[in-house]
Amino acid sequence: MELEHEQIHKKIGRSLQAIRKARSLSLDQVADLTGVSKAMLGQIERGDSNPTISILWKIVNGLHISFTSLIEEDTPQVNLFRFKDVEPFEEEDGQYRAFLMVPFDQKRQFEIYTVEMEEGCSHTSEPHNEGVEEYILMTQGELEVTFHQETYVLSDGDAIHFSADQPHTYRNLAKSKTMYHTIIVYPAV
Amino acid sequence: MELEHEQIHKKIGRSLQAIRKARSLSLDQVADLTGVSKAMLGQIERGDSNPTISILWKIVNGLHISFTSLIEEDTPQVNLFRFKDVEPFEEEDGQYRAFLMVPFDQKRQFEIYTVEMEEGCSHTSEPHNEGVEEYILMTQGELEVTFHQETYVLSDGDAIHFSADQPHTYRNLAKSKTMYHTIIVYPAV
DNA sequence: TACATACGTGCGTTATAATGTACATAGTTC
DNA sequence: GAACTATGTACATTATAACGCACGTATGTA
Repeated sequence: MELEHEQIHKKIGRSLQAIRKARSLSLDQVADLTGVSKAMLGQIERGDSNPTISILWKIVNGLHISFTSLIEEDTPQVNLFRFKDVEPFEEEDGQYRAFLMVPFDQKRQFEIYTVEMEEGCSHTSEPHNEGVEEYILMTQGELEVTFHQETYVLSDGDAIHFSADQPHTYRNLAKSKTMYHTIIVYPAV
Repeated sequence: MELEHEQIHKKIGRSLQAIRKARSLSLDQVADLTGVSKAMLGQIERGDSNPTISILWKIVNGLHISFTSLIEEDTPQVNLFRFKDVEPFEEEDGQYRAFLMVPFDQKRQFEIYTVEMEEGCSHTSEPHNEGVEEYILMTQGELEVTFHQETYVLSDGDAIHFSADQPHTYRNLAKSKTMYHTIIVYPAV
């Protein structure tokens, strides 16, 4: 998010006004729906006031919208990522290679790697911060994932989802290279 | 969200304290990271104060977390998805097959498909709702994506990201089956 | 035309958000 | 033991959030 943190209340004001006008509601009507005073709603929309979380709570509940719809910008565009242009992170003497295909971005809240593991390779991942989750999408090969003393074997096309804030281990069970896509989702960051 | 609107600031206080303790940070350290006073952080954690959006913005940016992580409950678990157990959606006389590997979920805000396209297959996707975005991760083959009168050719391992609220067309350029993972991300509404 | 209503803004008042500082408590070191 | 440091809480102060009400403007109706 490129927005300076001092200005978030102005962004929220603009978003709130856009939503209100999209629904052809007056400040009075929104006041009735949300239980927030008309005068305060006007202040918020003009960016003249910095609302507390309880006021915003009333607004999102009254209007049936989400916090993110008040915060996020709209930036459609195309981003192309070339596998051959990406340098991998290598571990296990180069037997484990992680290519960061889609980097983390505040708006996105996740990042995507392509991972390659050579035959016999095993790799333990340190626990991520609390709330981080991981999705693995198998591309080729056979992968064993150990999580919470449980072992899961994934074949071509399989997928798995688990909390990545605990230690977990990957092992290539195939007689050749195993590949998969891994999506690391951060708690709404 | 089942929380009474009078209590949202108390829920946020509990979440903030849980995150702080999970990271073994003191109030002083969080104050340094976020630029919010130690005294205010204490008030927030104890539910003694109802913070403004600007204060919460400083906190989420300083700690690299999100609003939703301050509001939502935490339900970690493992979900395993087997390719062979998934029935595809078929189009283009069965030449285009989409397997829903990870279904949409309110908490998740995205869904994941594995798509297979036979040689010569072409497929136009209807525009999704405004704000929907799509990520394509190539598994095998060669895919042409047309978006906004622009054409992008993706090879093994490549990836692309674009707004899916406009019409877009996929075409398999390979002399055999092309496969890719597609992640459809919905705006939090 | 006058009048009524809708709408958004300005203003004064009250409660409280946010801060810096002091303090109490606990733990560590000499 | 004393001295020091870390930590969270209490308190006084200042700025402002949030409200109810009044007002100016625009629109519609008799």
